Amino acid sequence: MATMRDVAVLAGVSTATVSHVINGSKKLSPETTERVLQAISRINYKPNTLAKSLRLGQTHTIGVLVEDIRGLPVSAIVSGISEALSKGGYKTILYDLHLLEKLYNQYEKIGTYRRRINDGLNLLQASDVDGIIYVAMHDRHLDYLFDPMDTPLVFAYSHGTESDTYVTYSNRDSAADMVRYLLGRGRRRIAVIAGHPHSYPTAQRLLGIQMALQQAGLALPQEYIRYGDWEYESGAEQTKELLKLNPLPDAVFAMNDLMAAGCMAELMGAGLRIPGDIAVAGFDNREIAAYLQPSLTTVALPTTEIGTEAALRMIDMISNPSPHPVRKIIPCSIVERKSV
Amino acid sequence: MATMRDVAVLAGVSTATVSHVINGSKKLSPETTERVLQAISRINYKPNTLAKSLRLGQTHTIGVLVEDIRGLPVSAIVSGISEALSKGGYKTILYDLHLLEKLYNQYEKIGTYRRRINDGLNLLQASDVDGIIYVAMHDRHLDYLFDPMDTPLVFAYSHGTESDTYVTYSNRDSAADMVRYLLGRGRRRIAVIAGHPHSYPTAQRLLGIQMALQQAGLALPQEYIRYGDWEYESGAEQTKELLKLNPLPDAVFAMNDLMAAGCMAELMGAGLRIPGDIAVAGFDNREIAAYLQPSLTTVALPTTEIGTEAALRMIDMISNPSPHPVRKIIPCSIVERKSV
DNA sequence: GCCTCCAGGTAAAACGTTTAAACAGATTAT
DNA sequence: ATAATCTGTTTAAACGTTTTACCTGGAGGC
Repeated sequence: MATMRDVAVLAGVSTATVSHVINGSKKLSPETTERVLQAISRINYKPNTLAKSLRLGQTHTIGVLVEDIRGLPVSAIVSGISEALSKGGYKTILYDLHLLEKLYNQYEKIGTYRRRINDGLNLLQASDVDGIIYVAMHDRHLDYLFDPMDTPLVFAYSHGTESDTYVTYSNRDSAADMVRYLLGRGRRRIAVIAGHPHSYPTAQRLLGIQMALQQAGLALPQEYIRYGDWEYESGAEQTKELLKLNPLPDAVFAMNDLMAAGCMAELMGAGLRIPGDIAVAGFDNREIAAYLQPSLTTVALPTTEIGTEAALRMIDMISNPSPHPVRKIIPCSIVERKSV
Repeated sequence: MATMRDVAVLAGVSTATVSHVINGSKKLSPETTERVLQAISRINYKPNTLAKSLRLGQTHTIGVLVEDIRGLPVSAIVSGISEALSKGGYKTILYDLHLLEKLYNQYEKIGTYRRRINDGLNLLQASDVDGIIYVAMHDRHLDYLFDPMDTPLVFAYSHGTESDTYVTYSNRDSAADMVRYLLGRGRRRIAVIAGHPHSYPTAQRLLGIQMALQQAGLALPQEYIRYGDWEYESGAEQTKELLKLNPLPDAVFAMNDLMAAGCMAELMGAGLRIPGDIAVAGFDNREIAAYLQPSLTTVALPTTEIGTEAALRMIDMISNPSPHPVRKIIPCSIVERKSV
């Protein structure tokens, strides 16, 4: 590989001069500049990033810590991050914790997660990254403090503590939006299949649902709320319970697409027509939503945008460090399909 | 940050000695070793990777080039790569080309792809990676040669030219396996909904299907082969044609899960029972396969394994360079569900 | 007593940049 | 005429490692 010294001797100048024409860090005579440029292109010189980084103390590299890259939301967020970083002249180092979704729900393993997340964080810091973006899918992991870090950190998707910089979406507002959408379509008796009763998203979304109903002068009776466990089967089971009600709800809002799918199967099994007799709405906009019969109207998370925004925040933090954490909330959208 | 010099003065030795105890590159007296180790842990010294890389000329970093990280197969492959690299002490630099799947099929844009892929390759090389793994989902992009590269390159998923190192799966064998599976379940009149007629996977899988049938003494009549375009709709359309046949097939093998889903919807719409009247098999094992009614029996690609293996090949190539390309083919598996 | 050898350790160059400080020469100010 | 200023360029140190070649003092062989 050609080095700066090679360019220098070819152009008959010092390496300092070469460096200055490359970085425009000092005014030089047009002739010298031209001579150096010629030399550079003649031997096809490319600066050595390693040496530059060593000298400058920054690598233009951002570490991205994910719990598991498989699964659409995570990869879409990473896609957004990666694109924005790339445009900003940064490289992306990916560190995957390989925590399968299935394991997320096992509370007892929390200690293990804490350790693995911290290990990942440390490993990334040791890799000389200029900053770390943590794509956290579950708030639960964030209850505790990490080892103190000297590297800038931003959270994407979930939020960390109040003193962290993060970009996320609003569980409350997006759920409220969907309820308003259902109301706008003439639905009045809206039942809910919620997620795990003690989880943060469940609580927040429930809040949003109640808010929207209240604003419309409606209530959410206790028996219209059923709790599932985010899986397909629980969607079906809870729907069985809803079917015992009289009068029947005219809409079911499931807190994820999997449970919505289970719900739809059960409803159709009972001879009801969707959306004729009863509407179904989901949350997440997973791939499956598009291919159900009928296709599922659902809340789409702004995954890519969250990634993009997180990357921009990061770049911002690096170029002008500030003690103030910035919190950004990106609105969700509703994907209208055939189930409402 | 503590430097090696700090350790040296604290232990009362030279930096050379410190380096030697860290790397075990020279025999030293137990006392000195101990003193240095103490000093290291006292000031919590961590070697500076940048300086090390600059000196040694390798970064322990592998560039992973993907066409689009969104989408399950790609992210699963990256997951495998990342895990194996991590275990081997390598870091993963992700470079995402952001080529949406939808665009893949537009032949006229090939020139653009070529350029973007080469840009990515160059950018990664400029990032001082020790090697590059290209996760190529479409053979079509690989018909041409890349700019000559000095960096080790391995292909994952698709294969490059014959002189490249790659790890992939067998379209032919996996399709044959599925046919044998169907035969084993007593199906005899197996129809096929193929992908785009001129695509490599379509041709190979068709070959495998014919092979397996032939071995069983059966033929694949021309009217049992319908060509779709990999999308849901085309699955439904081609099924309409199949329904006109007499006798009806007793199984349909669609070359991806999306077309299989379209097929199933159409069959059920026609009042047929799956798998009672007719079996349906897919290919890809996308998420949707698990949630269809009935759930879809399909061919699962060894995505994670491909990633793992590609990473191992890479590490191998780096530690002992050899002129011989290595080609590895990983078998697919059949996921048995309710549709057969 | 001299030479050789060895074990344990160090000096210093090298990797390829950036940049503060110095320098030479020309121009301008006093 | 001398000093001050400016312009364009260079010198050399610095970033934090690794590693070759050298050094020193002592043990062993003769």
